[in-house]
Amino acid sequence: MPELPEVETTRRGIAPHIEGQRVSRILVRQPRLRWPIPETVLERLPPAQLHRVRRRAKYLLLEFETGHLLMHLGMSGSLHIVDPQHDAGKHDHLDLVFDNGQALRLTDPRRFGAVLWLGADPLEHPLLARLGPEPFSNEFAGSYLYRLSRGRKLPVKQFIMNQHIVTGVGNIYASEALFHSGIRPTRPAGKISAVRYQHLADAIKEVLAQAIAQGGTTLRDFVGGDGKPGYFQQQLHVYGRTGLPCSRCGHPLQETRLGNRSSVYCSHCQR
DNA sequence: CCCAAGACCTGGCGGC
DNA sequence: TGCCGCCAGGTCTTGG
Repeated sequence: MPELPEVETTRRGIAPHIEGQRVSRILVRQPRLRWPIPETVLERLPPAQLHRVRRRAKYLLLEFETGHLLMHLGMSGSLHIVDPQHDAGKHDHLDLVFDNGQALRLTDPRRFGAVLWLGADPLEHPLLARLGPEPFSNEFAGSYLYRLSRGRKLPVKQFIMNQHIVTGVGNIYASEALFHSGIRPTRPAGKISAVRYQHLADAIKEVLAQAIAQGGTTLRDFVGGDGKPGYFQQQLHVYGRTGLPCSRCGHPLQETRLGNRSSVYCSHCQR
């Protein structure tokens, strides 16, 4: 579910319900996520006021007066505002219960997500310190991609999915941005011209912005923190469309595997 | 540093 | 129905 647009949609959905509220209690039903939820979360958090919910890359940072709670949704995680009395399901691993009677509930069937306590300077944590620029920042541009890609042989799709190069781009939006910029996902990153990287950077910004505007992409049962589904799925041109005709030229879309991820593209429009 | 492969998990689906 | 293999939105770790 969660690439940058889904994480941002989640952030916008949950923030109004919990910003300014005080956590009164934490319920950990299943601590075994990607890493065990540390005891310090239980010890340090309640009672603490949540100032705001931020996002860096695909991470959410809950900024408390006492430090920062980092959350990552992995492949299958989601966050919802619930009545804490509401029965927890099998994959509801964590509740942050707030004074206003609502709870933030983390659901994550595959448990690739993470919940960590970061303390005072979250951006210096090893998981965040070396991340690439946010895609909507000025630093992220075609010239930046061009410069960092010189001499690199790996396929451009894997290059732009590397969070140390640019953050927030996952399998769906990498596939879509490459389609919109006419670049074949298998092309070695170091063999793409500066002008084509400008098109690619623009396409990444555009596809992510459009997806956020639509509330993300709904796959399986993803809904944002406000319970509304995402509608970007209706605008996918290649992802999940192997064998269907290209929306631009009509040729059947091809599929290959890169870095063990399925990669769909049009062999006619993407070179 | 660069890159490929493996690892971590559960659930849904198609095929037999 | 049941079992089996494969697939799924991520990313850290390991090893060459």
